[in-house]
Amino acid sequence: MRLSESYFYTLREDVKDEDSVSGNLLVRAGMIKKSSSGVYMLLPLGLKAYRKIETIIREEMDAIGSQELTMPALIPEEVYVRSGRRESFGDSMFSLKDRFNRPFVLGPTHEELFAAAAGMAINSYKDLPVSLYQFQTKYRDEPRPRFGLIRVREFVMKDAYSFDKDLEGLDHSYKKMFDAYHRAFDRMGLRYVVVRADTGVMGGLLSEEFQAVSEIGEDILVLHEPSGYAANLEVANCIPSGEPSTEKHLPFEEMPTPNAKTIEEVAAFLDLPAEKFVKTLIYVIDGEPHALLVRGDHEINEAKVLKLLNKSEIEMADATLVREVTDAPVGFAGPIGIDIPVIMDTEVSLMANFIVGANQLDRHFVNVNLEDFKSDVVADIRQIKEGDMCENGAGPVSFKRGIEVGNTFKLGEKYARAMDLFYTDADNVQHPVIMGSYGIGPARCLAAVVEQHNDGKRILWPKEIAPIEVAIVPVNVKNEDQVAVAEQLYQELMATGHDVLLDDRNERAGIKFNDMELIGAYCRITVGRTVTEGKVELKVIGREEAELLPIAEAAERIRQLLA
RNA sequence: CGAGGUGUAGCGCAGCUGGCUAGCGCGCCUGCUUUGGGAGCAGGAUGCCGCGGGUUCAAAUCCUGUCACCUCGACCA
Repeated sequence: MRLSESYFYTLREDVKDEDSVSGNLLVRAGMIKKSSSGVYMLLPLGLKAYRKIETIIREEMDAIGSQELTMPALIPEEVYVRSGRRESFGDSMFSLKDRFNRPFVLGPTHEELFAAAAGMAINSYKDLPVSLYQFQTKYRDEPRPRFGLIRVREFVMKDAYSFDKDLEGLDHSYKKMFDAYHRAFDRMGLRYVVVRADTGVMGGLLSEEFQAVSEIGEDILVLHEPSGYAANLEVANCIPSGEPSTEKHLPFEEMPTPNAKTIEEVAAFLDLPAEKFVKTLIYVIDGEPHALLVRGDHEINEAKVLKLLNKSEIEMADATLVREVTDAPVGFAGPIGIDIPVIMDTEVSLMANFIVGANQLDRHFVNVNLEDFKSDVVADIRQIKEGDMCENGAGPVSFKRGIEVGNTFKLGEKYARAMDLFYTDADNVQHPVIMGSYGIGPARCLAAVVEQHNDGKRILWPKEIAPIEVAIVPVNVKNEDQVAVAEQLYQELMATGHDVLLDDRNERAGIKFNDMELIGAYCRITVGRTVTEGKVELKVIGREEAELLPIAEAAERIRQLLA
């Protein structure tokens, strides 16, 4: 790449539009450009880095015998109507009509078509196992695109699917894919953890997520590192913090709490810690109001509630409904005398003489005990807190945030049944094909790598995915000796297939150095005044020291460095 | 979808309560000087002031509609 003849630009200042370090740096480096909300152009230099990630993934997929194919993005809506997912995706699906007014959608994910493709080749147990994958653009109308390439509306996903005849086969396929994912993310230089995750409404058997550790991660990872425990907050179970309270139960009484609605306000008013309170939250679950009880300092885990009740939709009640079911404005709900199902968190069942809302404006009850109201279910429905005991009992958990760069999923047979994907066994009996699905977002990986490898002003690409391996910078392009040496090194390194950039622009050295650092060239050869001594300078960007090399040895030294 | 904000040159922005030929910095072009960490001097180009309608003698500025983008929230395989 000869810069004077290339599409290349950088921005000198931080961009206003980007809310993440990676988004800012990638835009400033001229690698990506926002086209519309959540949709990006991938410019030449960005594409080079992206391709390297794609290549890593493709190599690892091919190595485990998964076969690549490509599915369409434009799909008749009917395909998703039949599987029941047209409804479940709802507004997050882009939909359009053709000239005959037939409804189409832009595919948000491709299980349906993969099942169809699998069905063509799979009839007998002799046809299994099989594994397929693709890199395909997905379209999801996200309500709020964010963080540069991390949450977007149009993105390429590498999605893979395994097809096996039984659970044992699935375990084997899953393990192969899982190991391949480890190798791929390791090669990208990502710091990540694998967490157990929610299997969602699909009813799958196991879901694990590869989470790149990052402060801007949208997922909360619950970890106990010494014992290897790692779970997404959504599925991290809580264990009881102790035995039921042995405190003597007092009769409850009503207490005025003027203008105190939130737990903090009431706690401050009564001068008691939040742990002495029970929060009563009104939720609408599959259309029905429910009262959920958690300790004052705890939060509801909505995913746990759905799983517990085997429901699919949960939403906090609005102010009108709260008033309807509690007879009071928001802030004074309590379990005593309420006429809807009451679900109590396990931790509440250990408490005694606690405080709840009185279902009346500016009133709370104190010294409430379990016998003072009815509850329909007692279960773990809260979010675990940092410092709580890990469910394996090994110690207190800590939190980190993660960017979900990959997901592996044991789907089981449920999905194949829905898709009508069956095979015949040796005894001529039909069985559903056992599926697994596995996804990686390469561009999200790209962003996660930049999030993890930067110093705020420049991208410090890991060697294997740096779009430019060597930047050759002649300091003064009016100096013929420097130009000649730079040109010679450029030719030598190009000949061995390296990604070389020759900065032959008529710019000052400072501009070139800054640009090469911003885009994250892995190393830089400076061809400057030392050419008169027959030497050039080699610097790995991000490291302090530079070394002086004889011109004749430079190319070979760099090949070693990049090997 | 709810609340708030912003649309003015390639980029970042100023343009006050209604008024002159729409400005500044960076970038860009020309020339000279400079050439190892975002150079200096001189000259120059660039605007459907997001879009539509209205008020007015006069609108970037006021009113209205609309679109786009951003922030917070809701939502999210």
